[in-house]
Amino acid sequence: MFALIDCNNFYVSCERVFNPNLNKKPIVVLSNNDGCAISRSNEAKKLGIPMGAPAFKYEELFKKNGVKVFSSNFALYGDMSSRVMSILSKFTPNIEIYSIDEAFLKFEGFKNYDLESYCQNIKDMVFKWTGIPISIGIAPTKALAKVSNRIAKKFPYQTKGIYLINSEEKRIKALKWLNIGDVWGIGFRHAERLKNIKINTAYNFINLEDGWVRKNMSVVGLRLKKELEGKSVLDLEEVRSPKKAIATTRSFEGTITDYEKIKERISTFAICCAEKLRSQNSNCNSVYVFIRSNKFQKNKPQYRNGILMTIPFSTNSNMIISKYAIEGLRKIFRKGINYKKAGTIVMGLDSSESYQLNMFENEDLKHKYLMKTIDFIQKKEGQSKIKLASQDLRKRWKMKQEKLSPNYTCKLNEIIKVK
DNA sequence: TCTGGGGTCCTATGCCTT
DNA sequence: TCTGAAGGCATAGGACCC
Repeated sequence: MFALIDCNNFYVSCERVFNPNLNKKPIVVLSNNDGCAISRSNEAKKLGIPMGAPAFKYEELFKKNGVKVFSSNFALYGDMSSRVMSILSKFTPNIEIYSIDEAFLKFEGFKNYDLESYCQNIKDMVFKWTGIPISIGIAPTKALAKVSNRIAKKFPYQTKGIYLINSEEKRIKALKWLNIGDVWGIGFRHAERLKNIKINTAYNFINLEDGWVRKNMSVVGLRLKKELEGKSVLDLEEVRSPKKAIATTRSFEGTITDYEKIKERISTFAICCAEKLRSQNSNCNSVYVFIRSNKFQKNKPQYRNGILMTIPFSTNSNMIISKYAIEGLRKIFRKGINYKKAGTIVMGLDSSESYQLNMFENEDLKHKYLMKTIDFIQKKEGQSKIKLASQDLRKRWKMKQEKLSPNYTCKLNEIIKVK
């Protein structure tokens, strides 16, 4: 059996742990740049604030209803997440940390356990030790555990936050209840297409022919169908496979038209990727650069483009990655466009300990030592103390985070004080 | 004026080599 | 030297997740 543990309104719950005044009040947490709502308390959901609501469009409503608004504080959420996960690992040796607020547990050899009461213990302990409320769905497959979890969340009074699918009747009933668009793995596109052919629930979906699903939704769709039928084909992914790409992308406060300004951003994004690479002892051998105009300004000329730049050797050097990124930007930049978003993604990752050398062209070994020195100084003196000439030396731009809560658990001088 | 960021997997396509 | 089949590989794009 699998259990899916999901923290309720996770970011909002993290803010509440350290500020109990927020209980029972409508709260939203905004995305980076204070752009849109990415976590909402139940009270905020009741006010009709949808997921992804642009903050500027809802300012009135926030004010009128006394909605408390927070900028996202990922340092805090990440720390709270690892506390929750470490508690979960006490209950089974088989755990997959699926996202910042979700984990799959596998119960093998738990035949004589009453899983519902076992999960009740998990829920109680997580709440007691961290203050985070969770919901638990239990079922024979991962996809059904997702369904089960949804039921637990949707009917908190009947289920007390825990639901178990352990019979055919319960499985069929759940699938008949679940809208096709709410099925894990069915996104917006597939949902539209399925609804067009009168497939409105998960139950309708499992009655489709395998061949049709394979043809129109690839093996991914077919796997999902098997899972919903109760045949487990997705196992836990317990060891985190190493990352295959690392991205740094941002939207700008306004729009940028000037080449030099975008170049400076791209250079900084590239260096940020290089730092992330070094922090996990990786190299890359290519960097993808993209720029795009504002898709919401339909009356302005639209342009989006990206280019993959191959580096002839493996590297994690600020200078090399930045150089190739800027070279890529030069190739795709077009004049007269109001750019809104840009980013760099490093790909072709491998270990910086052992990597393939190039017969003709290799990195100057000095880079390795230089990067070590830079990382050392930055660690001691703070980030962005050392910059390339292609970066903005005065740092005139910064992410908008006007409503940031303190880092209660990860900065000593912001720790909570009891008077 | 103001609409996030960071990932994954799968498939189709085209080129190259055997 | 030409040809077709088949497999490997890189790339782009679509779809999904949180």
